[in-house]
Amino acid sequence: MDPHLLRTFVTVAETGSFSAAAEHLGYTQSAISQQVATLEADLGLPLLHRRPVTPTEAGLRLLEHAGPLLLRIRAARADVLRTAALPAHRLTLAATPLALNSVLAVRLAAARAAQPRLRVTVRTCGRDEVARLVADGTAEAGLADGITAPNDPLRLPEVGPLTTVGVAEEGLVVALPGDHPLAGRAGLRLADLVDAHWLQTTLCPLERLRDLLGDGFRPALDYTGDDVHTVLNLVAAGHGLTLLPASAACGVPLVAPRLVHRVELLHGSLPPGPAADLAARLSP
Amino acid sequence: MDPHLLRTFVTVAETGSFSAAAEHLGYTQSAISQQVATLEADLGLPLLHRRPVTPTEAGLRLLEHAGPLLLRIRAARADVLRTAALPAHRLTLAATPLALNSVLAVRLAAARAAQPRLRVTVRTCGRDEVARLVADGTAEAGLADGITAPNDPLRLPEVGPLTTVGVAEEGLVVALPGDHPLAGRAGLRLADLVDAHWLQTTLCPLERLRDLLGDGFRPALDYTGDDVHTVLNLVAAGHGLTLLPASAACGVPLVAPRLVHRVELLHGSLPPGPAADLAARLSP
DNA sequence: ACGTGCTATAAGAAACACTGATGGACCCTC
DNA sequence: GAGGGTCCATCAGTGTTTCTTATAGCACGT
Repeated sequence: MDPHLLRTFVTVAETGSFSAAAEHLGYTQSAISQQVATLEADLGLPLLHRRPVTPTEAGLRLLEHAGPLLLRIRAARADVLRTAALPAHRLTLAATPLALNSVLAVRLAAARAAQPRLRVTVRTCGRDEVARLVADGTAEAGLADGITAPNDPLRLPEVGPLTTVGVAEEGLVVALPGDHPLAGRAGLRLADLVDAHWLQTTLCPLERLRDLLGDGFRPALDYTGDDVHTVLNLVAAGHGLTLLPASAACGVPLVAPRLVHRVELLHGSLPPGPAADLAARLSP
Repeated sequence: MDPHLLRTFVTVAETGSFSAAAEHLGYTQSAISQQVATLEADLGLPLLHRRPVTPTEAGLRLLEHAGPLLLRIRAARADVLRTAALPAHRLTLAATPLALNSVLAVRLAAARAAQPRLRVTVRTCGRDEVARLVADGTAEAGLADGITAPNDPLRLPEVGPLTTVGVAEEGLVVALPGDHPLAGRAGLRLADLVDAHWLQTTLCPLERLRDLLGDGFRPALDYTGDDVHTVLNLVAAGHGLTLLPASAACGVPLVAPRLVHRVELLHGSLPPGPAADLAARLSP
């Protein structure tokens, strides 16, 4: 279970070819063949079918583990190196599209004003990517958002000992097309919308809603990106409903069950310095 | 970041001695010294102070990562090997002390009755240990319990892609000494007990209660084991209060906030066979 | 001062992991 | 159906890595 062999195995599985993996990793095809053979011998099981190159059942299981495992190794390395890093005057903040809302943007402005020499790069990406970037040290801190019960933490992928703090919570609205019969209401209960068609999005996965209220929430259209503007257009065009934070869209407030849009700040161990200061100022 | 070197580093840090680690791992002291040096060179940082052998700050960070990392590697290996394992006629069920309650014990009996040839070993251990045993394949399935809001999953340590299913939930009681002024009540609200002295136990950590209701819950006595009988004796002797599942103790039912004692079944990918059958029968 | 217990270093031996060459299986083309 | 191309497995050779053995160096207690 040498990570080196694991990485080779993943590359072979991804490219579907020993030769391509060899080129990709800068080895000869022979080396790749031997590495895979070593891994298979170690586990006592074939991991790949050959011709065409396809993971076996055991290989699929291993692939499921390999990604997080390699990520954690990078995360550990980054975390150790952080202890010796000099306080930098530039740092990267990774954030999901809805995480850096107006409240947090203002706090970020205050933090920058307090440290004029600090150069900040904000980088938008998906939720898992935020955790990944923070873990492996590419970003000094991250902001991730999600829908949860008040004061409940988000369920972020675990990639090591990261600190997570809730930094903002706000109510949710149901986004509906302007001509929807319920559009004029003052508040809506999720239970009343069980039979509606819903968009399947990253922020508002239907599985999560079904967990809360049982079956229903018929999927209308899957949206795998994370652009709010696009989602709003889809809603307006009648593709389906979705939940959004109140500040991101006009819609009808969700009154029951009590759910909130929550933003969490995550970071590794921060030595005193600009990064720690930024983290402190982003917290309420 | 070779796991091999990592394991050596952990052993050295644990034993506080290169020589002891060498003996422990079956190498010469020289090899250990070189392995640690290699790891330090790779990271570019000293990880251990020498004489006495003590982790540096960077070493402490690495130690925090190393345990989970090595566990995940074992877990990955076990998971892959499971795909090829023959359906066994004996299996181990790891369970926390309060997890295998009367309801689940009955279901377990039904499962065994349905498969007379199956030999089951039940093993009691702490919550983290349950996850560990299931992950590394020592136990085919595990039962872990905890206090949570209704239908909310427990927060178990993540050790890889394990399946978790809630299999039982029941109400909680506040365990109090028989002569306690509140002992006769029909129900209690947690908010009324904020100022009482509480036992700090694995099942009912005070931090969790403070999360729900703010400060308070003065710690009376720390109990780090997990034996219910002992806890009840401590409560009866007036050391402090604690929460227990209704079926495990007589006490005053907790009516607010709505919390439950939840038991979850966890297992890796189970190929059809006795283990999968048992898992199915333990679910409600 | 000296012995004891510890880690670091040097040198040689064994093990390992790579490259390059070759062989066999499959597929496509003609 | 023969020939050429592509792909993976295997073999032999080689350079590197990683051990063991032996020894040096350091701190501490007697």
